[in-house]
Amino acid sequence: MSKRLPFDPIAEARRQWSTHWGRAATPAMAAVTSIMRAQQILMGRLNSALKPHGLTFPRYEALMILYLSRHGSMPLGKIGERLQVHPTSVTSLIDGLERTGYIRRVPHDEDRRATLAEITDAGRRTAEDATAELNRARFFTEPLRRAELDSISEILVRLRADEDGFKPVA
Amino acid sequence: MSKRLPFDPIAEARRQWSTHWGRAATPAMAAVTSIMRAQQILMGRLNSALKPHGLTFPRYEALMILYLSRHGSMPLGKIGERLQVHPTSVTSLIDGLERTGYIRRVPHDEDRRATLAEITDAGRRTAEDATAELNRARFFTEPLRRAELDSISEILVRLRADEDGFKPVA
DNA sequence: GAAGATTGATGAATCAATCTTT
DNA sequence: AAAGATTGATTCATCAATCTTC
Repeated sequence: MSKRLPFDPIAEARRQWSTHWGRAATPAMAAVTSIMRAQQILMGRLNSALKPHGLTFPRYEALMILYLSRHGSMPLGKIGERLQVHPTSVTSLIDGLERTGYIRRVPHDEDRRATLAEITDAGRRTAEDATAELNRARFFTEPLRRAELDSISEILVRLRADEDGFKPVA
Repeated sequence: MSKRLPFDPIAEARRQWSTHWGRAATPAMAAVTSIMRAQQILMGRLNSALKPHGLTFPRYEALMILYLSRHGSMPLGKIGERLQVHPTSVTSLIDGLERTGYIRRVPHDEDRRATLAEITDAGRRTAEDATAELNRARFFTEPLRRAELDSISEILVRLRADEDGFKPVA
């Protein structure tokens, strides 16, 4: 799939877009397709690195929320809120983490509708090992530099705030 | 799912990361999670807008490659190369577009291993209608400004070039 | 009725294995 | 053997519908 390309497909699309529809929407089209492809690239690199740890990147994110939580456990609904994913996705993520033994489901003792996900000792060890590796590799963002990474975060915070309804810190 | 959040989850993760592992990898972690979430947001907005046209964004991308191609047709393998996706994904994308009648499969007349995807008249009309809408809405990138969109494209071109093996124009 | 979680559906991505043709 | 495409498997995302509990 990742065959060597003779040219930049987004640069080519940009050229055709300008020709057919003028310049107005071309920067938006290019930025959107760039983000889509960047996500795909990063997800592929991260999943490869996490596979030996028995994790995927979405599962790693869920595991880290529990690892960093005050009590090592959290209601499934709250995990979904943090990750901004559908309840169904949380169920599937937690199913996967439970199969590998990194978390276990525990009934909530006040609200019997709710379920808690609780990180296990194996989960803690894996969270630490995987994080050490991702940190060492700078989350596989090469060849981007520190300043470029910060620019990306700064620009995208407004898009996220607009959608997710929080107030950006400034 | 898109419940209003009381705080920025990535700002919170950034704070915790610095505390536990120092600052070295924090910008990379924040940028990666920002890109993941941005992709999810944009994909959601685009899919909603394209649904009345009988399209998803990945199918729209494939359809546009055919619409803008010289002969209105292209071998499946070449489409996959442009999109940088696995052959399996191309088969599934083209299956979907064929079911809606926007493209049809045509046998390649020189190489009998190959299959061409050819855009239909209905496909051309839909490509034009959908593109008019996406252009009007600036690909649903609000609230980002023109300069921010350009920054994103410029920064990510090096990541893509690194992965996809083309030479960035500069 | 609303909230929390699950099941069953579809769509898109990957990989491994297969089949035909070059 | 290599190239082009497909099928079958898994994962993650969505939505709609359901079930229990508040």
